[in-house]
Amino acid sequence: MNEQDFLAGYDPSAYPSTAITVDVVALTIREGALHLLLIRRGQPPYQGHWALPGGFVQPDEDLTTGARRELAEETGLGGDRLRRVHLEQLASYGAPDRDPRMRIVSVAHLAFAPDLPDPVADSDADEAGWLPVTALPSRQLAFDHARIVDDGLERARSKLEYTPLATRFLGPEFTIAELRGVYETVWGHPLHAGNFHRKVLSVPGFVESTGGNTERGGARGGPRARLYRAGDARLLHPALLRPAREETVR
Amino acid sequence: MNEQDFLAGYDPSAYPSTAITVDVVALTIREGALHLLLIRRGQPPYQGHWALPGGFVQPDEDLTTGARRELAEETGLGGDRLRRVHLEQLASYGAPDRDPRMRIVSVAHLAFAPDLPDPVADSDADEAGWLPVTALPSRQLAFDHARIVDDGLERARSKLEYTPLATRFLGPEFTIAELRGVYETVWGHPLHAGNFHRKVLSVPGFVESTGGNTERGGARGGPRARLYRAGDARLLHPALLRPAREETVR
DNA sequence: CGGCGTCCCTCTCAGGTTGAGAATTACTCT
DNA sequence: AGAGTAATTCTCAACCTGAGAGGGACGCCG
Repeated sequence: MNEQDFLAGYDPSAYPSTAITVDVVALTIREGALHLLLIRRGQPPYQGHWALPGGFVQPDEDLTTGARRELAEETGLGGDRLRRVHLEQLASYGAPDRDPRMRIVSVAHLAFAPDLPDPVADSDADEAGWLPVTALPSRQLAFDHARIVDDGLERARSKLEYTPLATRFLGPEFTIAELRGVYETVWGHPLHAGNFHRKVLSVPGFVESTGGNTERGGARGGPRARLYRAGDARLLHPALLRPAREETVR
Repeated sequence: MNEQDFLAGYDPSAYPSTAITVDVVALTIREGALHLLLIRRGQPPYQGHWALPGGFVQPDEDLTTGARRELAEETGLGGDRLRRVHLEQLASYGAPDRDPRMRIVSVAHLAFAPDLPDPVADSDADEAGWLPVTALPSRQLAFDHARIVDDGLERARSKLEYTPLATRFLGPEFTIAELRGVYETVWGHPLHAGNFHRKVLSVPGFVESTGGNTERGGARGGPRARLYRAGDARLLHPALLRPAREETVR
């Protein structure tokens, strides 16, 4: 039976109820470490566990709009601050038993944010905060959120290779070294500063010079660095490839 | 309130209910052209228009399971034939007005199939068939399916770069030239035969030799080709890159 | 203020990969 | 048998990458 026939002949409300939620894997970089926005649940199920921010999609809103709204609510941000956050759909999760209450399909989203202030507790008085992804209480994440986080992290690592989205973790102006720091943090290992510099400047549309310099050198010395802003490319050609790892799943 | 009490008193119908469907962008290669599985709708809305195969997710099945079931129903296939089809989640589509009847979120999937027999009309007597993707009646696809197909095609082109999934369009044994044909068909332009050959054999785990040869040379001459089967790599390192096109801003 | 260490930015060089063309050889078709 | 086709291998120049090094600007500490 397909959807058309079903709808033509049956009352939709008679069908077993299914709900749609959006969840957000929101990443940012704080103090050189990758952080994830999590909410501590104040109510069952999984009371006291950390969970991804999210909630039901409103009847009149698109999936991505819903995700952005949830992100705004949980971070307490709005306007310009939120507009600089990159948001994209990640994947949907719909195992029949993933939520003990009822059938819930979650459309997960992935967000890259510049360093944001600590979130404020929402109306349910749930605790919320940015937690470093190393040291995640992985066994204690609610529902299947550990899996969603894993998928989001892998997607983030991959996106940095072929898109300029690393700039979304930074402010409007940044140095090449700061950009390198994003890659090193997300990928989890150091990069060759000279080669990275050469590569970034050689990819058309990745960054463009503002003409300015930092006010000071680095905290421990070094010259003032040139400032750049994000270019207009949507894709990096050629891509920045992650150093080859011994992954080869066999 | 503990979790048991909470679940006992939980009323699912208190939350906005939305229907969930799975749709499948199923691709195959016939006579050197990329084909897409479509169903002609027998009832309104969009009566007479072509639509992606799909339907409601059953209460007890996972999203991907539902997609595989729909694909089996629409192609009339099962067992081994279907097991060789690659199926993955593509994206979810949930604009509030994408279906005129009610709020329906569709979790779209992407399938790569070897050449399959023509589908049989299902119980509703809707027409079904493999249509070449060039010459698609793009304005006549139902709902937002044209958009879903576009996304699926782009994903397919991209997947061929960094995964060995091109082999899923072929039988268990194939020649390098047949594999090159898959790439040329999906990417839409010819590749350098010598370079492709060198590259495929140099990527670890992409293909492995069966030791055999084709029975005959090509239809218009040429030597017998060596036969290969898919290797055990899940990812291609280094990837086969598409020839650089002019910056594609979607 | 002067010395030391840091770090931005550039350069070099060897090794690997790619794109383009071509040679070799084994076939099919007429 | 001859012409044409295509699988496979080679060559070569251009490009890209990883690794190391050096010049020079700058902060910190004594």
